[in-house]
Amino acid sequence: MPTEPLTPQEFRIWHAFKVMGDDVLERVGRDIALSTGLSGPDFGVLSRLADLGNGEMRQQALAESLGWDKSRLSHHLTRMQKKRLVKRREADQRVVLVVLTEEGRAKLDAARPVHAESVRRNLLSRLSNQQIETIVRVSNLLGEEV
Amino acid sequence: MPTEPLTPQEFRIWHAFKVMGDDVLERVGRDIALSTGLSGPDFGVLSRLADLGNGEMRQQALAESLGWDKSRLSHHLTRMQKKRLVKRREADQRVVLVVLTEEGRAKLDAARPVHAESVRRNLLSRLSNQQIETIVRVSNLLGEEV
DNA sequence: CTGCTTTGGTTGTCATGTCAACCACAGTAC
DNA sequence: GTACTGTGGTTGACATGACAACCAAAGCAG
Repeated sequence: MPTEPLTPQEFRIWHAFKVMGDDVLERVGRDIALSTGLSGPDFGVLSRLADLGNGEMRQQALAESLGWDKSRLSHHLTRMQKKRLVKRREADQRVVLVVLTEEGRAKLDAARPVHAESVRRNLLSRLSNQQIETIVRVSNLLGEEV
Repeated sequence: MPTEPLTPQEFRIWHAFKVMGDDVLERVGRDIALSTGLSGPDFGVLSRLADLGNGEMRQQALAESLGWDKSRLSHHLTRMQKKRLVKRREADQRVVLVVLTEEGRAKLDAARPVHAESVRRNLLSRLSNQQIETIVRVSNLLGEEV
């Protein structure tokens, strides 16, 4: 039995789903970048470091909390190191600690209120509680293995 | 009045929203790639070409239908040309026609049912009608200008 | 006609992501 | 001990994407 092509209706759903996050992410990212020069991913890394590790975390733990693979994080930390947002320090052999620098901390502090305001303006305030609840439920649902 | 940082609850919503599409897009992309070697963006370009232009479109029209800027499309077409999925043909001076090749058409035909099945398995069949309706509504809502 | 703006496209550069190969150490099996 | 396996991380190559500078043709104002 051949698979039927997607109906126009199905295609519209697929397309809506695909592009849903794009505009919001772009707007929030732009707000952060304009005010502090941090990119979205930079801000994500710095917040985790500060909130979960008090400014200092093992690379692997950081990667897991971001949902990134180790290679992606390694590359990104190299770029962030060049911008002096983080340092790497060897704990023992094998384990590397990622550490917030002064400059990283300062930019994070500057970016936080901008981020919060932007997320509220571009996302939270535009959705009903019902819609937000559905988003969270669907996100968790689809993140699970099949 | 300083902006309050996001509450943990708000942060969870933001994070759920940010990652919502990632797994699904990745799975569908992987299914297409495994069966035909096409990437997600490749498939998008080929489908538009076939559906909207009957295998032949002006670059600018193609870019608009994809929501891409001209530079992005130009770069991507160069890569697709190298894989012999499309050709470029000058219409008059200035205007370039993008044309499906035999190979592009064949791979598109092979990918279509895989794509349809994967979208249904990874997205449509996992959500209730209520949830789907909310997704579409939210996607349209957030795509609008502020 | 000359000059200005718009349109259609290319190109270079850089940030971001993915994938596979690799290395070093640690733990466990034997 | 040696071999196998798992964990933590780096690296290189390449695809993707954003942005700005550039170029040539077309349209239009004067």
